[in-house]
Amino acid sequence: MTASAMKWTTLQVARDKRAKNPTLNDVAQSAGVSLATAARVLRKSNYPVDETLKNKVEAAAKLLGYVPNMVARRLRGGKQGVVGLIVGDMMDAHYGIIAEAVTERAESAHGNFAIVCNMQRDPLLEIKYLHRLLEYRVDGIILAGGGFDQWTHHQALTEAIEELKRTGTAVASLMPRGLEVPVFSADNEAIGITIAKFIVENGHSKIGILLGPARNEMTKLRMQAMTSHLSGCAVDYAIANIDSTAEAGAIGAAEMLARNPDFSALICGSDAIAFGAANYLRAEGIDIPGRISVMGLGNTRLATLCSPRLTTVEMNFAQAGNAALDFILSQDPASMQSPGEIIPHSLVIGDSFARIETPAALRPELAEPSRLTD
Amino acid sequence: MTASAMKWTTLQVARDKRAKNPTLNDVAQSAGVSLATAARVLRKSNYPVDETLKNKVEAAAKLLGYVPNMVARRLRGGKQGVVGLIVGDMMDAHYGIIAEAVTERAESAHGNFAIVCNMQRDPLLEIKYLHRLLEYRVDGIILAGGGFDQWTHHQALTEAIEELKRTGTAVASLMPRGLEVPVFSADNEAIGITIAKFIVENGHSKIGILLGPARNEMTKLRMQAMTSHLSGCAVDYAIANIDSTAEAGAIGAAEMLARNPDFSALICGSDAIAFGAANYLRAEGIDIPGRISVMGLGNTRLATLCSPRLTTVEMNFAQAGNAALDFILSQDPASMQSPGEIIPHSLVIGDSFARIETPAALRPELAEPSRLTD
DNA sequence: GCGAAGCAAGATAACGTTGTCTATACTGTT
DNA sequence: AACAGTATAGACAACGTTATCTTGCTTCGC
Repeated sequence: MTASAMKWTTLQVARDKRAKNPTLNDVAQSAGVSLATAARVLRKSNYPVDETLKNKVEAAAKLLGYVPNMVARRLRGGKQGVVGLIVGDMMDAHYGIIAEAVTERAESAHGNFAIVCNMQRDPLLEIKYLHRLLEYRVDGIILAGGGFDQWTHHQALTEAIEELKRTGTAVASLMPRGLEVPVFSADNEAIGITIAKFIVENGHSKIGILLGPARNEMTKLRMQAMTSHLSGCAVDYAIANIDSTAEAGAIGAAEMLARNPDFSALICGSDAIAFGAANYLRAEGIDIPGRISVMGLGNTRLATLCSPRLTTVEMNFAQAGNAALDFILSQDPASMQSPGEIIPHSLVIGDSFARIETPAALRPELAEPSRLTD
Repeated sequence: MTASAMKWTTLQVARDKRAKNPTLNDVAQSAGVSLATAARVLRKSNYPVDETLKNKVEAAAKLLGYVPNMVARRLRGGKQGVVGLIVGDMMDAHYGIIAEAVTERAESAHGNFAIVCNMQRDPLLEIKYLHRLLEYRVDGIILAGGGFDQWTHHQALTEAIEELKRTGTAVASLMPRGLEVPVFSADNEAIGITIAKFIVENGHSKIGILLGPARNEMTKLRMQAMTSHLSGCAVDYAIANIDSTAEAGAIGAAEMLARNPDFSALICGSDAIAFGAANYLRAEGIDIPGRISVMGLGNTRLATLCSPRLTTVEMNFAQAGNAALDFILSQDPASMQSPGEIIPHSLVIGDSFARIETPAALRPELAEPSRLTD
């Protein structure tokens, strides 16, 4: 008999003796007690059960290999703590951080799991997933799909959200989306100002800015705050909105350099952009940060992989995701409202950014050290 | 009234008029038909229903905003096509490819979703997730958690798998795990040979090899085949087993260079290792591929992000994941066996690898062009 | 020693579906 | 015109739980 034949045989056997999972009723009968008693024992209810019966039930459950059926439990009654998480793009480290944090916390803190839905940057797919999650009657949904094209089909999105909320599904968002749901997010305007201040206070007066798509709400908020602050300082800056990818970052850096050859700092709207830009600049033989300082945003894995390591901004998306999850799962029906929560951000100092000395006349007053956290 | 106050008011209203989701019974009553008829219409059964009633039911469903309850449907009867996917490390591009492919196909081809469970390289967490997925009575589970420490708690893992199979849950693996489940995977021995052949046929005779942990089954298979082939050729090689990360790759490259200063090709067990190694070598001023050729494995995002772009091996994990998913969801109970499937791999030519000219005496015969795919 | 009170175990009704079984009305045939 | 045969609608049980209600028994106070 060949090893292969043996394997098939084993599988055959496994199939033939297929037995349905034992039910609570089976356990009760096997233990010689009523269904209710078995349920009380195995559900760890605080309803008192005689110790003898309790032991019998537990023995029977173990013997039969009883595994509670969450589907039935769920149909019957209360929330089991299943949440849906819709992310914009699984392969993007930005969302990866969120997915990892939320699934981890769902597991460890709430003993459950989050259903991760990858909307692949497609607004229609986001809506499709919302409907599907509604069909499965999840207890709550975390929207982490903002960050790009978020106004197409916005009406349909709003309606889907309303339907969910109306029927008792808690919804929260990790990005400002223009929806009537609590938002757990960093303060994007403050981030813009933090970055602008940091650049200016370090003496840079000619600045290139490569941001993500302008139709993205977060980008817009950051950009407005950033430019508004920069305009108040004696600095030149040029802005371009590009895709938030390394490839686009490289091209953007090249164009920025061609049009604006003497900028000394490059602000990037994401670590991906910064990574691509830094790669391009390095390949051109430009010293980072000696000749040009580069800043990323997000403190993703790319910030570490980049050489030199990126100076960037940590937005604590993991923390935001956890806060949203706790909000959703701690729902007592009485307090469905939450104003959301502003998660603090912080500068992460890498090796891609250097202070530059400028004539005192151009330098803004540095009365106090820059605040690294807002 | 401030904008903020308005917002709270709106939420308040939404909470107060909270209405349970309408049930099929509600629809039936509203349409003035029986429950069974409503079910037949909305389930698109092939049981004939009068056109008038059909329209009435559909109108009522639309009016009430009926959304079918998958939990009930699932409890009642058949499979709904929910699969669990256990990945080793969500943030690792390697598993990201799998997660993205499987969730995408579950959505588009099967109209459903995969529950992605991130085991975080922890064998115990893998088992925990298996139990939880069993509790939720998923229709099938895809194991994509191999690739590192896979022998600790192997007994418990085997038992969990057996229990799943016994109760009718289809299980498949994307890596050889030493389990009695069908494996959908590239042929790791063939990969080892493909790489070894490629290196030798391109004239390299001093070779450094940085592989992942030796306790990993896939690594072991590749390594054995690779070294067995290399030993047959007139080449020198040195092997080190390190963690499969960019950081370890950088350190590994440094040590390899220190001990073995004249190797001309560096074979890496993953793109992450290759990325770190290439970064280190470049920083040391070593020309890639002029002085040293570097090869990755996996064709992940890192291969593209690396400069120069990595020459690597595509293992088609996405294809493997899809095959596993189709196997699981196409289950008619009669054919629960499958021997699994070998997914073809292929060389991906980047810019990190160069041919080297060696004395004819040392060169093996190149009677036929190298086969790029196995 | 008897009624009230308490306590633990069992019976039962949902939860929202779907498959099967039954009932009814209508068609067609001799 | 009566009967078989075929449509189509409705009734109902079951999926595996849990919460509530009922029941039977013990115990306590007077």
